[in-house]
Amino acid sequence: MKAQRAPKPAPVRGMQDFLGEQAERFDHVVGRFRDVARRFGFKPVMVPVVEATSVFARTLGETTDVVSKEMYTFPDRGGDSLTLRPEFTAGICRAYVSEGWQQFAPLKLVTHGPLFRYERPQKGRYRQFHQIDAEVLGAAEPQADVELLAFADLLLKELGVAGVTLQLNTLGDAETREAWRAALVAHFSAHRDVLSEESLRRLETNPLRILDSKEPGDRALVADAPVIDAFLTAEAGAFFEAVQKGVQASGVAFERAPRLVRGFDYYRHTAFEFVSDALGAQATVIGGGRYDGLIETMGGPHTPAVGWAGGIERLMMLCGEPEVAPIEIAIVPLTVSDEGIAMELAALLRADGLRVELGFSGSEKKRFEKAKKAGAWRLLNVGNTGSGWTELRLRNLVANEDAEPVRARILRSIKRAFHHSDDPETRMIKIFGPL
RNA sequence: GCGACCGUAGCUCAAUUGGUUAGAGCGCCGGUUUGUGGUACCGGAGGUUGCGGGUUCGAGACCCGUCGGUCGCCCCA
Repeated sequence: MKAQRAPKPAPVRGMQDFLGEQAERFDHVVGRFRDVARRFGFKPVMVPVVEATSVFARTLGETTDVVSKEMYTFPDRGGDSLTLRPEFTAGICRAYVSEGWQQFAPLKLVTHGPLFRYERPQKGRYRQFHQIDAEVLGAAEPQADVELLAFADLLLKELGVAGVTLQLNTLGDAETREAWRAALVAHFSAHRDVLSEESLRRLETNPLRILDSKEPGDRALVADAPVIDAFLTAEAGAFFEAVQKGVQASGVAFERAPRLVRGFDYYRHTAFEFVSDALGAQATVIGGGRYDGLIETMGGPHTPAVGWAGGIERLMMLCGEPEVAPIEIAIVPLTVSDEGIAMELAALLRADGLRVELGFSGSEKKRFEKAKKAGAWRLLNVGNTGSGWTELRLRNLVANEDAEPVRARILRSIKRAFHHSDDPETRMIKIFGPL
């Protein structure tokens, strides 16, 4: 009778495991991000995955979907309401306030990691997803916005992401936004009869979001809706002008998107999205903007700030296949008694910077097969001859123009090692080949 | 929260469209052959067809329910 197997565990809905190419792509996106960030002078920052619920509830806007129905919120054992972060900005601003980071302002920061939203999963959208994030805290100048846009643009180029366009807009300052908002409310209120149910609700809670509506009926109304430009104060207009000029000077292509708004309430002035047509329903790859008032509303000093976040899973789908450095040498002991010297060699070559795979499972044939599959350029066949000599056989298994320098390195490392060895046994080495 | 489609070996898929013992490739294990040691062949293990009901002489195929997945709506990176 067969033993009953426990039922197969499944991952939590909307959360995924990465292996192989997927994991390599993830690593690649983060790696390029870090590298480009350095070149722009951004420093790493780490903030907790969990915050007090109020950190997000207040800042994102009580009426936004994320806060009202998508947060992973739970009481901890002490009864405090905690929330798994649904985005980065609020947490970073909280840290800025609680840790007194204003002493370091202006701060150019990058971070990355998991975020959580209780949404229905689909292509490019998961309940645990990952973002790269860049923020400039304490800089009121439009140059900060420009630098952030140039950063994102260069990153996308280096990742080989094609078919992405930058959509740029301004949401103006508080005065602008108020005037525009009133005009929008007036416009949409006059056409209540044709507005979709969803948009009617938003008319009360968040009228800017009606501009995002995809309802065919709303689209026509949205097309006629007043554009923000007419309401821009002189200051807000000049700021946006400076951003556009700077972006152009930086060689970043963009489109003016007068109806682009942002999901969270804290945004002011610059708002932007890098949009792809290759992701199905999830078009935005990187999105962000300026949020000058946020830190103040959290009880901090008035601090102008800008930032963006990019979806790692989405970037993974768009970027070219990453190059993975192959194993340079596979060491294959022929018998159990050869494993000692094989391990010694492996330790040595690895310490010398070589990428080494040690094959010690399965039959001799299997070991060689695995060595080949690892992509090894060379194969060391380790074994003892009857005479007590240790026999090493260097073989070139893969045609590769880099093979010769690698062989030289291997031989150099081996020589050095055995020169320093006190064990006379291990000095008795014959190196065969290659070729 | 709503909608559409889909669930068959570890993975990717078949099964003449309701008919007998559910097949193949890859992967895994073993063997034979091969030796500039990425070859070829042979064999083996592995499935309560997501789960539960129903229709039928007969269900992997049809119906209902349920769970899961995918994609879309909503929203967002």
